[in-house]
Amino acid sequence: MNPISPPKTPNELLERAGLIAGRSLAELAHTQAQSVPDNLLHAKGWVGQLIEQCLGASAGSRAEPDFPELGIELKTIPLNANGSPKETTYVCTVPLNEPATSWETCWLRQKLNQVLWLPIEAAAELPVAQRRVGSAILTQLSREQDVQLKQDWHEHMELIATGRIDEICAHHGTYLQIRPKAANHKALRETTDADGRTIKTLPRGFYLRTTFTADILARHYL
Amino acid sequence: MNPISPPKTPNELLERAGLIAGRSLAELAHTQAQSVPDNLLHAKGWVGQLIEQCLGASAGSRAEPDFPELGIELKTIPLNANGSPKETTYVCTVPLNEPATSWETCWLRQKLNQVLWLPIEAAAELPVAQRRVGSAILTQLSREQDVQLKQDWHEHMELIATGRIDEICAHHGTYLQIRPKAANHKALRETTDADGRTIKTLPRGFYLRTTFTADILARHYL
DNA sequence: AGGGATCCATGATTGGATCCCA
DNA sequence: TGGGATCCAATCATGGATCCCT
Repeated sequence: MNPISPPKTPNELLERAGLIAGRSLAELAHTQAQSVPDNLLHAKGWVGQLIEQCLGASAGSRAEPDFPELGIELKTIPLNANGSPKETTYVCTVPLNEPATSWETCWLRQKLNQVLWLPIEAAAELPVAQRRVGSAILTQLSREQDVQLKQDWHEHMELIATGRIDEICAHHGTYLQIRPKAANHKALRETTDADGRTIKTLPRGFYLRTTFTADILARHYL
Repeated sequence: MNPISPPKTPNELLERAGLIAGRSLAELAHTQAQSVPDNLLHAKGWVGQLIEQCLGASAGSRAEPDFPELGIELKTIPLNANGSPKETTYVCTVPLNEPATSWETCWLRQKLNQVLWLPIEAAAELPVAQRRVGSAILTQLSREQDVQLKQDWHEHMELIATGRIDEICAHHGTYLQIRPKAANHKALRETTDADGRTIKTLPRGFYLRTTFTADILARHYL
């Protein structure tokens, strides 16, 4: 299949999202000449990448939102049988050995500034092929959310900047947590500890807690 | 031991509570010439009744608060290792076959109108004898709590009044739930179903969810 | 290695069942 | 039976571990 060209306007993106709303993953996979995996154990990112293709996101880009011309990031939200987010949402990797940035200019905030959220049915008992796409929600980070995330981010970055990254566990952060993001727990990266020594640590990522994404859904469907 | 006379004023009650704050159940049991059970499996109400004796509550009374002269009810709150309520709090039995009452006059609200809450250490790994009594909290039902409970109570009573009590399960109610309150699940009482037929149903009780009591503790220690 | 994420063992919660006393 | 409650099996939630693609 030919890759679909990027949408030129937010409205065009929303129109495309409207066209896939309510359709099953089997239907969408067919339009992309793809087969549907029986389960996601060995295809964890499959749904997200399928949706990217359907909407014309520029795949594999780095240091750019999924729709660079629009400054819009795409995030799928897997829903449990109850219609609530089933998983936390990965945002980006945690910078190590990087020069300090401010909240206002950090990559995390840029990614979350404008997001097209796409809820996807994901109850364990529902076969992957039968799962349907919900209706998309285009958001801009609200003042309140900005403050909430800024606070968590600062606490995390303070620990990282002082070489105490290994003290961070997933319990930290009200809305934004830091968790491993690696091939496995033996995949190590170098960084600097509190005494200035080079140590190896697990690569981490920033994740939005389900309470945060649940709130986005709730506000929209209110 | 002589039973202690009822406190004559709220201040006297609070003074007595102050005297037992920080003391272990072993110490308190000793003052009442009681032995401490190794565990509460066969003595589930033991702690509550011990505290009643220590404070001079008129035991075994019906249709009256624990301290009738003061209009004050006594409730112990078992705390887990984290200092949060470990269990829901039983309030009173659910009326069956009773004439309808209003929220303003119902027995539940009268009991909760003024309560002396007594937190008690109750982490599973802490031997009963070593558990200590916390500092007492005397509360009046706030406007907000009154509204919260009224709403739950009305929903419950509506189902009961229309003979649909067997549809009520512990998931109902934001702050106030209804659960079995019986010797065992074979203990049945008669009531009337939606079609006016006499049926047998489990006796039930009203229970406050731990979120409700946790909030009381939080407000006090704020 | 960064971007797309879910898996799943283990801990926390819960609510139906149960226990003693007067 | 009403009042004093806790027990504990089953379910839910969580967060450390892991997987594919480019």
